[in-house]
Amino acid sequence: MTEAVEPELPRGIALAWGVAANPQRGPKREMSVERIVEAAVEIADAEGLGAVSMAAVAARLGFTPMSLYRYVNAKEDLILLMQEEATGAPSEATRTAGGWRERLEALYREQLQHYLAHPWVLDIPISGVPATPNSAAWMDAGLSALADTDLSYTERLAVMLLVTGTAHWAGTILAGYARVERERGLDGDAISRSEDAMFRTLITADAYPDLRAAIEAGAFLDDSDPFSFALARGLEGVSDYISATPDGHREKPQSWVVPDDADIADDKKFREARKAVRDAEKALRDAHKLERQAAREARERRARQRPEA
Amino acid sequence: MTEAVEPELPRGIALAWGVAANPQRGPKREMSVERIVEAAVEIADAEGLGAVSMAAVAARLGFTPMSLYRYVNAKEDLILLMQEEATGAPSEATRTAGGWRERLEALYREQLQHYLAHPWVLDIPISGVPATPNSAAWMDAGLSALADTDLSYTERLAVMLLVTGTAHWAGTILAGYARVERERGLDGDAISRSEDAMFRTLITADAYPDLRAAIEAGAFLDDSDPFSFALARGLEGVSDYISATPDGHREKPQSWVVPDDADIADDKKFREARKAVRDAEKALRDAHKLERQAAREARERRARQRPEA
DNA sequence: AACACACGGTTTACGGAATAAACAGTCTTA
DNA sequence: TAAGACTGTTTATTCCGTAAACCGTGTGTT
Repeated sequence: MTEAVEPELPRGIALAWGVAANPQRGPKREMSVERIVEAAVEIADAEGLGAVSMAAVAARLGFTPMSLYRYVNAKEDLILLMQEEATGAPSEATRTAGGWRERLEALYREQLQHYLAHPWVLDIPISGVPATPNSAAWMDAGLSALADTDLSYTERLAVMLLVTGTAHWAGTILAGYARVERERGLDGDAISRSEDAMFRTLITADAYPDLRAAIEAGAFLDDSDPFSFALARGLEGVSDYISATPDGHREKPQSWVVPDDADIADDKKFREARKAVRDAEKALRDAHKLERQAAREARERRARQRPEA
Repeated sequence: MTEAVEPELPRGIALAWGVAANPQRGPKREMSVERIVEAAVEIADAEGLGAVSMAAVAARLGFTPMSLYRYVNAKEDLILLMQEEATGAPSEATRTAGGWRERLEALYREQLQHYLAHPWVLDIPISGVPATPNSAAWMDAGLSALADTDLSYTERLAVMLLVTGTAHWAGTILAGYARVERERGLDGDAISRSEDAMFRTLITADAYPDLRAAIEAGAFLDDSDPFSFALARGLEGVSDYISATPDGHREKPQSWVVPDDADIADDKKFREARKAVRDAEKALRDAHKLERQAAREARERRARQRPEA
């Protein structure tokens, strides 16, 4: 009761916030937490979280395993610091561009990118809201995107959790495929095809009629992105939710009436609107094509600039 | 080549489908795959996936570690079978009750329940669509729920992935809290309060203004369920999506380009291209909105013209 | 200047993990 | 009855995290 200003910050968290009081006496330091974390991240990037052992990290730095314990309390702390390093902070762009939806989508994209660049982050067990500077920055960015909406703070957190969750889920699945690609030495298409083939032999039409139908329809060979689909639906739902009741009261079961389509389909205004949608879809497709091309060119340009791998 | 119906079904998967050729000759078997899996699941339930070692499982059955390898090819196979056992199959209720939305929500609830009963399932790395009977059953149930909608099979899969993803995410977070509760011996409230306290000391208003505001608002002490919120928004979005375009034609979520190295992310031309994509996406969304509005108006107009519906 | 000792890095040791390889019983089948 | 397929065991290898004791080095104090 005397000195407990801080309810004993978990040691690793203290390190992450840079509250590490560095000592003066004794020999010169040859390592640093930063270098250790850096080396560990490199190993994890290359060979996964499982390959990160104290011995491996130490070896990469040219030291003996036990020496790391002078800088890091336990492996768990090291992992936390690695996570913090790999997570990074959201770019400034996510704070400025567009409306709340664009900004959340940008956050999603960046977050997913980080997950794909450091898939091992997804293997770290989650225990509560991570209390580190960078993850706080992500949360703050998400909340700031929603600042102009009239959602409650609890709802804003829930929305942010939705975005993060989608990125996490997408990362988990995509990283899984990437791992299989690397391990089995196949490209994505080959995996899709072999998965599809396996399904075709295992999934019978009488035991799993709908799934079988999906297979027949080639749904497992489709390479469209189901995760941005999910995010789009989620944010659409949020949008509905926001505009449903501008004041505090928000309970609306809103049972869905299936519209009698034939009727509407030949409404003039509706037909025009639908044509606009189709045009917009085409524009988006073209933009995607250009984007891919630009990416390809950029990659080539970089490769030409420094030919060493 | 004589009887090889399937070219190398991964051994574990063959086991899961019960296509394991049991031998006749030799001494009577004292164990069985089922008992091994059962024991392993019990251990995992009690002490987590990390506690499941071949030695531990064998010890629980009164055998030596190596003896298990007569029944299971490798630990990986055992884990797959454990997953299959713990995942179970969706209840019959999810096939009958209500409309697609109710049924998907029921699937979510059941799935989450399984995750909470066997949290270690969430620690198993995902590599592709699991080709086991039970996970096929879940997928089939989800697809069957959407059978009456006019979504494409690809879209139905995407929706199912959304539901599963939400359950997975919810399970991950909730199981994380449960684990901390068990390890530190605190109840949920105590954890919330200590997390809140830690945040209050670490998150400053000038570094993280919005997050700080959320803390002040007590958003981290709120115990409402953000995951069913997320699911509700997602399904709402799906509902919009379904009613948005009455015919089969709709936005195809092409995978946008994830730059594989940070290098090209700051290539000027690429950035421009990506911005163009974002603009196009926004235009498409706007078009969709107008389309929906047109549909609504058209419907009203029709309703007014002939009041009997 | 002398000295104690805090500190950095090493060495050794322990318990536990997965599984390869060789082994000795046991029961079916020819 | 004999071959040999099949059982579960034993032994050994390699790698893991980290506790504990150990030196040499440099600093702060006397």
